[in-house]
Amino acid sequence: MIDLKALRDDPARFKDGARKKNYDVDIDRILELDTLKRDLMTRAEALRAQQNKLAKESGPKIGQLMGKLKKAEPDERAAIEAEVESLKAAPNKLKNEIQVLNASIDDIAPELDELLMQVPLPPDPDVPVGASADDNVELKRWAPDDWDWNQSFEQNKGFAPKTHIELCKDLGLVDFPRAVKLAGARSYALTGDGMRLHQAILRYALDFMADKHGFAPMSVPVLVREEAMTGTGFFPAGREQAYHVEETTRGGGHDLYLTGTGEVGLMGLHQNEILDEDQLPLKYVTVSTCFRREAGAAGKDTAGLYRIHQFDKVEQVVICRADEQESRDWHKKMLGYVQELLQSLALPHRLLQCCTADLGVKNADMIDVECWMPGRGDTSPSLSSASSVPSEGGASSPPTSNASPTGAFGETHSASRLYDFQCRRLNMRARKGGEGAKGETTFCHSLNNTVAASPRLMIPILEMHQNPDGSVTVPEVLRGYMGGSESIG
RNA sequence: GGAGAGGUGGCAGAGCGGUUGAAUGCGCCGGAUUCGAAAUCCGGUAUGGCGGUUUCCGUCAUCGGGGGUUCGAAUCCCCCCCUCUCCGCCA
Repeated sequence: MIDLKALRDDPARFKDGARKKNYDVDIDRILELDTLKRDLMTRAEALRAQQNKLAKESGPKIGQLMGKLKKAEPDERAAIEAEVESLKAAPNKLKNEIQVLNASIDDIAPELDELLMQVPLPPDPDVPVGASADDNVELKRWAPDDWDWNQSFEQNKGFAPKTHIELCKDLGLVDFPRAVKLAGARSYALTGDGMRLHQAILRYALDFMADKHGFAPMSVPVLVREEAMTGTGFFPAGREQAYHVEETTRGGGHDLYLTGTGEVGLMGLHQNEILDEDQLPLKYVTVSTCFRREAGAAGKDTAGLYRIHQFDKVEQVVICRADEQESRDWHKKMLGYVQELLQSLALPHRLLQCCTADLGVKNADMIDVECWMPGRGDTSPSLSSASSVPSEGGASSPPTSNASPTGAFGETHSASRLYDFQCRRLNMRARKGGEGAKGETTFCHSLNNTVAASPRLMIPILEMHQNPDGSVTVPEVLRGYMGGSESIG
């Protein structure tokens, strides 16, 4: 939610922001409704003030008269009743006028609220303006010393890579067919070392943030109320992405939603709270199962572990003081942690500055991290087919052509800077001394970033660390979480 | 799942149709007293919206949330949410 006052003061800024983000919101209509609503409110309140004043004067009199009426002789009753009616007349008239005004307010309020929810947070001025994700800008790349970006996987490593799908099949890490039988498309079952690797990644990432960077480890609900989805900014725009759990037997108001990220649970924790400014920033890390309907992604990345309905994610969230510089500093730090983590896993990756069109409603700035995935991208004739090792099963590639994929970047992380957009919706404020203290409250700033999403992160780990013999070397930092195993297969 | 009790200011806790935004106590802040402290006494002590002559003033709303009855609602009615107790079930 944006600040309505800010919108009144500088509508051009919000119009410009919406345009850059490709959002179509009628801001002039908002201003029109807002003016109208305030005018109606002012008038209704003035009448209400009169009514309150009258009630204080005539109220006790009516009370006395009503008492009198009970004990009154029949011949006195008519006079008393008439007096009561005359006392009621003025406030009654006011009441009717107020009701008319309130009805008008009720008429326009829903439209205003709905429109207001749709106004995106303007992107920061330093975010590149773009029309689509194609206009995102690469900021930097990192790769281990033995990786040359100008060469293919095969040239770098001396053998043609298998895709993670082939590796999973050959090494018995994932059972796709049975999972699909049980749960439908985009499902998977992790088996054996696949499950171990998955858990190792999650636990390593959690410990990395908690022990090394002082984030408080949390476990939070993944089944939440609509309020939490709206508050965190995932509703109404992303409603079709979320699984809706109907509680038919309990009746209305009980329905719940499965969260698509731990961010919802972490941010929702402090909904409607006044935090102690001195206790900020709050730094949380959680590991949670994430549920996504992937509506609108039909036909995209249908095979493998890339785009799935259910996965686990270690997520970091920071709630800090409402200070732009502090927000910007945290954004950098949170990205830094991820780079450090990916370096420790020896995964080549790049930082991608998302352009305005790719930001979504709630972000002022968003930087994605993409890992190199040798098994993605177009398949092209193998550059040196002679040296390629045939897969043991032989089912991974057509026997007649030695095609191997070119490799491509695949998104593994996304770091968002939201300023007070989310905290405004969540009604999360801060002041010195917290809840009981005095003084001004301000909406906090919030930021979030992936630490590790698995199984997706298993893709670059498996593909980058595969060996000519079909085995996969386990990155050193994960070995302690896999009973010391140095390799899979 | 069944039965019952209850949600009031930072906390405890009254009020259960009429100058009640809310008694009283605790806490907190300021002052007096004191060499200082304790004790005591005095005063203050919610949030949000709107407007203004914008360190302040006016006004409206808020007693779990929403709706209703009424000239008037913390108080009566309806729906919802939450908490507690007992029973049942259960990892």
